[in-house]
Amino acid sequence: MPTVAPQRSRKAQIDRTATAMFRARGFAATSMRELATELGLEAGSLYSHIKSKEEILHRVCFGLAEDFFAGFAAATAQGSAPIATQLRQAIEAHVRVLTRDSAASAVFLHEWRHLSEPARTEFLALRDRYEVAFRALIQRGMAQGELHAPDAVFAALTLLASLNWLPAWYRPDGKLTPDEIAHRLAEQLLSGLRRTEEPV
Amino acid sequence: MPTVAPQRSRKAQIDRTATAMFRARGFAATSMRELATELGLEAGSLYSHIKSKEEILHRVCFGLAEDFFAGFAAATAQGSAPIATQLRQAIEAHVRVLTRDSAASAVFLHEWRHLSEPARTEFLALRDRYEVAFRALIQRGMAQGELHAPDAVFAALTLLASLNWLPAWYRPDGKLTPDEIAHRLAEQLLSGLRRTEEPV
DNA sequence: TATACTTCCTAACGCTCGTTAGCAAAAAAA
DNA sequence: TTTTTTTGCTAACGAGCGTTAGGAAGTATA
Repeated sequence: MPTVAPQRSRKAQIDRTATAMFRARGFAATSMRELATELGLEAGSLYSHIKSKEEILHRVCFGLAEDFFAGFAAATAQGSAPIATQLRQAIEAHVRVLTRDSAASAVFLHEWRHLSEPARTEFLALRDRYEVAFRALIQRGMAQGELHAPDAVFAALTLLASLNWLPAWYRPDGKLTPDEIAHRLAEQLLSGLRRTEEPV
Repeated sequence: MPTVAPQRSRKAQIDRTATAMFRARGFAATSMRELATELGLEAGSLYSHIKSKEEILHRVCFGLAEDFFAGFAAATAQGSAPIATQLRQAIEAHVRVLTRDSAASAVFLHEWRHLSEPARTEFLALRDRYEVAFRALIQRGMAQGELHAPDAVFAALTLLASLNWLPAWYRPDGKLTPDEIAHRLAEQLLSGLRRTEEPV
């Protein structure tokens, strides 16, 4: 049962299909033979295009990491803007990456553990850097009195947690557009972070 | 390399060790031979105590589901209490289950997909019921003016998302006790939900 | 035309998987 | 003591795994 195959490079098709299957069944439970069948191929044929199964996972995980960093950098480009604004833009950028390819996002969030060393450690370092960036933004907001939270570490963790649950329930054909989702999420999360009843 | 084995029934030991490995490597990537080695056994010996690999996963997933429902029921037992109080107690109960056994919780949250039918569908129905219960509580709070949120569905999703990220970073030997964590989480989440500046 | 590249095939490699059968020793119960 | 239960072993089963080698078409380039 091959799915419809648009005129994309074979390698990109493989990545795309594999990502969907990794998301649905998990990396370890997805066999190269199943992946090949889904593409209308034999298993061996895959290796004319890729080097290994893990190579696909590697590309997905590190590719998305790049996207997240790029989004955050753009959102916080003008450091003179109010922290709440930068944070809102960072949230929206994060949601945009998550919704643009929710399958890849789910793989990024859950399947990285199947990377072998040293890729696994590298990946975790990247993820940590990203988390720290969010935390630092919140801390700066707290220092300037724009944000309030009992604990910046907590705030950053719960914030990212709320966002990262999105791929679990987001459907591209749902009622809300990604931008609307991003806006609502930012609104709800910030209304818990922003100092109450003060004009920003 | 057998771990220290307290005087617990062999079956419970197997469940416990398997849960830790399922959490660390994922269900599909954990082999019965590795599990046996971790317990100081040969692979075949496991089957004197269990029927199958999936049976372990089934017990973990459905056992924890029971715990979550019991906690929620207890938290909302006195329906006359303010909704905010009930919600806070439900959050604390949820966190208590998550922290009591964070390995089992992580398996519950991420490895259920490896249940085969019909268990998988049953599990998802349970999970959905739980989510609906939270949502209903929030909706009642909104109807009574105790809570405010742009969207009850969103609120329930982000709330549970924030909580369910806990097993990813919680360490039993950390600085904060489970109760302190529960309290802080509830505080931060409710301060985003509670109508601002009104005494409850 | 000849040459190279892309794409896919068949067949097989060594290995690991979950699980079972049959047996044996130790521990508990009678 | 005898009997039963618990616990564990060895050896093997059929199946599936990721991957490779070597070849053969089709397509683009020269």
